[in-house]
Amino acid sequence: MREHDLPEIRALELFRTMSEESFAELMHAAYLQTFPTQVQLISEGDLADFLFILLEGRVELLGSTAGRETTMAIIKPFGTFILAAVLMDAIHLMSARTTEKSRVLMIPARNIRDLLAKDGDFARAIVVELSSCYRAVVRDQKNLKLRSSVERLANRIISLHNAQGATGTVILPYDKKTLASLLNMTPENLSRAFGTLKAYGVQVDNERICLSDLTGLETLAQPNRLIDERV
Amino acid sequence: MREHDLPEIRALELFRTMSEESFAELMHAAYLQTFPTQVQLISEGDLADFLFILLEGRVELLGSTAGRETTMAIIKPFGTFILAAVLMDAIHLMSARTTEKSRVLMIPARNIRDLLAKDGDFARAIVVELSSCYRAVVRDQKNLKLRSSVERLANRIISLHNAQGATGTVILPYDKKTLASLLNMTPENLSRAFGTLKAYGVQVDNERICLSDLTGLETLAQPNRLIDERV
DNA sequence: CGGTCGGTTGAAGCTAATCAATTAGAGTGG
DNA sequence: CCACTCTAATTGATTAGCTTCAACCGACCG
Repeated sequence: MREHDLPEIRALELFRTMSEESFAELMHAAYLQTFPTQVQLISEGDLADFLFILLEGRVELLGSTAGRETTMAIIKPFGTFILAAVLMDAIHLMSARTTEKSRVLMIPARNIRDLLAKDGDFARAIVVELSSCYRAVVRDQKNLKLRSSVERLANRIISLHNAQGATGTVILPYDKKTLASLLNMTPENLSRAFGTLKAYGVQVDNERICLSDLTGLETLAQPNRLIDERV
Repeated sequence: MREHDLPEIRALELFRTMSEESFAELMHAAYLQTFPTQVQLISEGDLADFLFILLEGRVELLGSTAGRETTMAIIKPFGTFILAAVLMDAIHLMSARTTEKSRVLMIPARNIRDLLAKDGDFARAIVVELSSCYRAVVRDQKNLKLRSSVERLANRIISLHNAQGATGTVILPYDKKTLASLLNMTPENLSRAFGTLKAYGVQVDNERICLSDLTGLETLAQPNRLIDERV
């Protein structure tokens, strides 16, 4: 543990409300690790030994079955992952892999569960974190079930555009292969979907996207705050 | 509140560990209502005023956007719903509608949040409930993204078969239209998928399904405990 | 008895996946 | 520096999966 990171971790929703001693205890047990890119941090089906908190870099959560694989989510700093499995002392439903060099805080599951048992404030903080994770997956599920792939792409572009300050330009925060998997498309299909969106003022140049007809794009996408907004 | 129901409610994971007085307080504030079938209990986008606990009957959770609608889940007794929205004092991401005459316990969101703030044990119980809801949605998401519709149907049949005692016969617990929506299929597509499964020993007679080649069906379905088992 | 609803079937069309080929760029090593 | 390889991304051709529209059947209901 480098002292330097403590304030940032302390500021996370999950740890903000806990007592000074509880926090110190957790941090004492925690490991801070730096991993290169493309390292498998977690494998589906393994027991949850650690709660992970991403401090720097990027981590992909993956689901797989029958030889197929899909990207379930992309974790950015300072996101936590694998919280539910840790709390339930259960096996991982997803794998996790770094997609960049990443700095990760690993807190032994044991310590999380012990603290949960004795610190009510921590339990409440976890309730908030879990609730918002849960709602995020529900939104994602609605997105998947109710929209075509072109619509999913259009809405994702609009979301990114808003998140990046609505300047008319969007920078894709991940490569197109990953974006395709996130949106449940093949890379070929994504490429063609971008082609379809040209007619709606979407110009793609590598990871840079320019939007020249936002209202047209929104008419196609029909963004919905119950799906697309992080509320 | 009928006295008669109290022990069953008390036995729920969510309430089992709380103090006698806290429980009494909650129940005092709660309403027990009986609704006919096809009643809209909750509308997407409304604020979460109550936590719902289904005591009897059946409730469908629905998501919608742009005039489309999909079944997100079916709640059976004694399931809770809308917990995350209540906890976060947020708007509903899903609608809820009875599909049978149903008896529902409604606890004001206010009381839930108050109790969460002062009762650590209740917070812990909620953590468990939320974690398992969360993991259920993740499983469902993997199911959707990684399997074709015939595979989803085959696995659903196998799951139901196991849940009903693996007797070689399965009774569909909901009508086919609903099953189709749950599996993200059209009713026509579901009907054809049943046709496809005939070759795997699946005989359908209304809501009764007979399985004569379970191993064949499982070879097709490739059930996966990280998707299909309620762990 | 006509009407409605759930379910099935057929035909046609659309969406998306697959397979194959090509290009462009990044990284490697002689 | 230039071949060489590797990978991401795109494009075309084809096929598979799924939806849509339409017709139809049978059960249930007023």
